[in-house]
Amino acid sequence: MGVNLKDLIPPEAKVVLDDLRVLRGKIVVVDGYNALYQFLAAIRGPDGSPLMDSSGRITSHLSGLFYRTINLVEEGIKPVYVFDGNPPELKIKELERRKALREEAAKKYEEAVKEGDLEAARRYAMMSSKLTSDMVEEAKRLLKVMGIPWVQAPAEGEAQAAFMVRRGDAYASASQDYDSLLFGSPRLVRNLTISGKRKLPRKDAYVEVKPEVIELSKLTEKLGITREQLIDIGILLGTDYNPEGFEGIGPKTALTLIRTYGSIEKIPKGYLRTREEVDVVKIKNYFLHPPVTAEYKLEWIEPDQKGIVEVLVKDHDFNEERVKNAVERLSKAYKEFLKGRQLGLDQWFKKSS
DNA sequence: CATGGTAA
DNA sequence: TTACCATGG
Repeated sequence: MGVNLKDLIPPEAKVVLDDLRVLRGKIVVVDGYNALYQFLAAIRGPDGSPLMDSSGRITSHLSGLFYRTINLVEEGIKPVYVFDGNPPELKIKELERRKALREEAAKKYEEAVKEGDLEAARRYAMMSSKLTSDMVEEAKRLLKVMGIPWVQAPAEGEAQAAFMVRRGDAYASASQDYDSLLFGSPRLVRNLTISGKRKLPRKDAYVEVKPEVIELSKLTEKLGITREQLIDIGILLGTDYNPEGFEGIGPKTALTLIRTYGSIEKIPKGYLRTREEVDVVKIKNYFLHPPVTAEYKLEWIEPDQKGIVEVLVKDHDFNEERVKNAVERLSKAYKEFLKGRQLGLDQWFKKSS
């Protein structure tokens, strides 16, 4: 689930966007796992069943990825997806915890189906959704034919995204989670979508959700802390590497403690109670020096209509007419915004002289 | 989540 | 236009 910095973000550190035009021409690194997982959880029928092809393979994530990516390109955004590699040792326990939660939800799903409780069934189906490696491979395959670059992270995708933004290879990272800020991403985009309504869980109401950009420098400046101190606050609240956080410490207390004592190590031990031992130094060090790679090439190439039809229509039973319509939109947007604009400045000079 | 049709 | 709703695979 990631670190929850929501209640810590001052309004001044955040820009809410009425539309995505602000991001026109900008490279945005999207956390692939985060995006796919959300599509997988959300794109379902009323009973909770995901979209599937005739072989019974889930396609919800492909549908979401396909249409959302086209929308981004139509806004003139240059998306690049990053995918998780091997999880760090520090995360293993959290992954096991999530697995247990999924299995629990799967049981409750069966019960809800038996009782005919559709609403509960849908909820538990969402909670039990599992993104498999096959699903990720199909997503990469789709991006390839769409001409959209993706990067395989050695470990955490959020860390890789932060690295790419820090180097200036991209403008912002995009995820619903705040982790990339702890990994040092200078800019985080949340709610990166154009269709701005989201259903409130357990309620029959909808809220407007607008894209927002959080700037790391403004965040730390407004809070009067350093990035390392922000990491400390994250650890106090709970991260994927210590999901429970520290007992009785919420955003307010965390900020006060760090402002008062300077670092998590200097906080008197009496304040810091946990059920299990937490290696604070190790976690902090991971956020500061995660495994990342500079071996990537960001290129947006002409969408391959035949390839896209092959993946979506032939292999996964998407409607051919719908897919072709969407590819048409993609090609048009590609020509308008992306074509011929991926050359570096020096190459551009060579080309024109 | 996103599209596409229909109704206002 | 905009809002709603059923459907997508």
